[in-house]
Amino acid sequence: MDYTISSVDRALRMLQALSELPGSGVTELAERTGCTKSQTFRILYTLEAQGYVTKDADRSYRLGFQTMLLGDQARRQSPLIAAAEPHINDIYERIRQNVLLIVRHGMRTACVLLRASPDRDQIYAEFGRTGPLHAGGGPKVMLANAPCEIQEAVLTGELTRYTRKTICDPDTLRALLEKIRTDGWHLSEADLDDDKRSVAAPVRDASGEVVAAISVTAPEDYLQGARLDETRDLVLQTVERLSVALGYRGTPVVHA
Amino acid sequence: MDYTISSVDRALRMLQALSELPGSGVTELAERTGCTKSQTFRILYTLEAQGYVTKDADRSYRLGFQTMLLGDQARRQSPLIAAAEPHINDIYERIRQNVLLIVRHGMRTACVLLRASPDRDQIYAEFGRTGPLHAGGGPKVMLANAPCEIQEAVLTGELTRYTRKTICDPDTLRALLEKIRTDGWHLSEADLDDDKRSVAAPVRDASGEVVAAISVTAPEDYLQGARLDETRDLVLQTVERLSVALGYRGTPVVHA
DNA sequence: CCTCCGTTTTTCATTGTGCGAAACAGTGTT
DNA sequence: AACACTGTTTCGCACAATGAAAAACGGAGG
Repeated sequence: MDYTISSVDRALRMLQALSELPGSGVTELAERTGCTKSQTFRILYTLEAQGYVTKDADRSYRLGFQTMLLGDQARRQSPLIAAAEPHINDIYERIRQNVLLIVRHGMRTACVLLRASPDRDQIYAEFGRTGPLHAGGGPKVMLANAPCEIQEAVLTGELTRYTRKTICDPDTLRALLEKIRTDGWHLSEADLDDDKRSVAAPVRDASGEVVAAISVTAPEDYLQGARLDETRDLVLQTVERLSVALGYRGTPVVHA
Repeated sequence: MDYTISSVDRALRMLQALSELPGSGVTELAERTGCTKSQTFRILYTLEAQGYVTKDADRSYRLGFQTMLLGDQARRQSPLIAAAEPHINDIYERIRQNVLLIVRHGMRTACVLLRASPDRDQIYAEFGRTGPLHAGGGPKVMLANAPCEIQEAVLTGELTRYTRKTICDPDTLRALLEKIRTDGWHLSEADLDDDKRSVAAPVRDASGEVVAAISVTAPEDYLQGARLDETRDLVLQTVERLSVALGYRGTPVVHA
């Protein structure tokens, strides 16, 4: 049964639209969301009254401070993030490369925790940004362990090319996902960011389900030979410990 | 005229309630928000469908990743934060003490940007947390420059005591606010955190309205003598530069 | 300064959506 | 096994939300 309250649903989509098109006005947002102008106006009015959106002098709208504060609360409330933070810091202190905690959010990945390398190497992932499921170390680990419907949807959908090495062939990708599930870790090579490699492994919770991935993303010449092995071992030890901290008892759930 | 959509309004209050009472269930949230159980259930259902809230195995609700991601977008969209970040970093690099950017949000303050001192001294403010308007350096600067109705509401409302030195007398506070407006800066002494002082000054935007405060919060023995003067000058220079960057043309708006 | 055009705000009658109340189905507690 | 408690489901009614269209506003250009 569907208990969705349509006006609330629209309001949430409005926030989403606003996060993608900041600085737009009533008409533009109405078109974007498919709401009528009256609906749009009233939704924005309601959101503004509580500070979730802000109206500029030129009547363009942006997300407001309330949205930001709520987001910060959400971050604090996440048991996953709280549990992962020290582990992510540990890895970072040892190798001083980009360390990411990634979750799947619908058909995208989101980086929910990031310790960035000080050289500020440009990497695709950014704090709180979403990315694809089919490219990158963490993303492919999440995809390999996602419910079958999600995997199928991605494999049959468009596989956007990010670099020369992005895997855009469904069959190759399908085989790789199988390998990732078997190996329990994955090394991705410049398929999302040029000249970058990622070592990633899955984090499981008490139910055995994969809830996140930890990934170390570094220049290609760093993740090689002995350092690659060390990094892989470090990541594997860490996901193991973190999973246990989340209540995992060694009974993985495997999809597809 | 009031164009509020009541169901959307309730949904937003639900998110707010959830940020205050994470891990509660339908009944508890219904009581907290004053919504009926059906309303509460349906609102949570709608919020969950889009990932704004998450239902745990024990049917308790928490804010979800979508809320977090939206909050991160909101932070990126804020021209104030974007403009302030380098300035806050500058101050931090020079003095290595807590540097805060504070805004007023209704009857509270919120810390929207924070460079914390590495000694991890416990201070009241935390990233994305709200605080009172009548105690603390940044907060009092915001209160002094808030619309009269807000000032009156705070002065006639309860002035919570945080430390021995918190100013709880309305008349003393009123006089101090007047002084803060005249001086254009403020030194608060252990009225929110024991053994801590704050030097704070207001940031204005193109309209001349005070939109934020920059505050340096440090141990009492740091903010003394010559160092106090230096810090005050540094903060004053910085708010001046930031205000100009925001379009301020030297025409302050003064309330009360 | 005035005019025009696009956008936002307001109004109002109609209708379909969201609502309350109460029954039902789980969960775990005594 | 019975209970107490929370969460889920149903249903008809009322009024909140809606669409359409008019009014007000504001900025651009002459």
